[in-house]
Amino acid sequence: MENHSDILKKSGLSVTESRKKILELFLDTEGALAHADIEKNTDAAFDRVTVYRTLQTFVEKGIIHQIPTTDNSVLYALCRHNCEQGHHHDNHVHFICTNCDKTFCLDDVTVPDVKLPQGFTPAQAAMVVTGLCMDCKNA
Amino acid sequence: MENHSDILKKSGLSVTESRKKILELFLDTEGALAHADIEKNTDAAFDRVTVYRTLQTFVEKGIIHQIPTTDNSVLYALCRHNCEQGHHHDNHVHFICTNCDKTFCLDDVTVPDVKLPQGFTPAQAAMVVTGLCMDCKNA
DNA sequence: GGGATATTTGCAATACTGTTGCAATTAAGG
DNA sequence: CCTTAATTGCAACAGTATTGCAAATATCCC
Repeated sequence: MENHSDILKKSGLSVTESRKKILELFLDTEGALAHADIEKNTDAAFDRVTVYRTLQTFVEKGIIHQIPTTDNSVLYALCRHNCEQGHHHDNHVHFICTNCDKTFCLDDVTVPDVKLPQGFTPAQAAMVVTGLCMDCKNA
Repeated sequence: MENHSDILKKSGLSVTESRKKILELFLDTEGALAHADIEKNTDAAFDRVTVYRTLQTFVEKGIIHQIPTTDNSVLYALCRHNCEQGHHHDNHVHFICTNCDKTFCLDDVTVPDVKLPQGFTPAQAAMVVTGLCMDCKNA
């Protein structure tokens, strides 16, 4: 069983208040978080700049990953199943509900391979599906 | 053979200088364009607000489509193959080169279907592949 | 534990991005 | 050509992101 500090240490990061708090927030949140969500949920205890830098660091260290969107925002999410192994995979499909705007990491749905035209060398693939989540569908 | 004005008229839009110019820019550009690119390439002849509104209108009318990114920007691209038919399809895969940052619409590569977990109802799917394009691979 | 060092944080300033209301301009249609 | 409706530009504003630098703090080694 890992706690915040262990995850940070394993990534070679200093254990600081902001990092612990922000990481905790990710661990407690089911869906993905935007920068603004993090500021709100930490009661603005940390400077905006610190949040930006923390997110950037976490992405670099493979603790969280980014989810592309078409609304000029970036969502960040922790890879539950794989992070524990220190082996980062974020090649799963993301689902964004058009009704409640929640984002889901479909950890069990991997992004399918596609055949690219001659000359293109793929490194990573991201897939975002939009639609209705179970809660909104039944509402 | 269609020109700018025809495309605009077909979409039920007034033919104005800004719309003609911005549409022309899309027709002349191989990759995708961000808002900032458009401002640059039109020599800031139009107000920022006009560019925003024009892009929004084009998206609504199905003349261009948005491409999700993870860098807090939205890219816009014209769907070459399908727009001519007034029938909008943007379910193709996008490729972003990590070296030159150019974006390619792989019109012939359709986004594969994925099986979602119970409860999720998909409406649309987007896929973005990053890696090296042919020019950068050979450089 | 204490102190030196390297990292991290917060602040200030700045730049970029996106939105809204309103008046002036321009396109469309008769 | 003239009226009407749509579009544009301006101004103001709000939100988002970045950088440099000094102060604070975590780490490491003794």
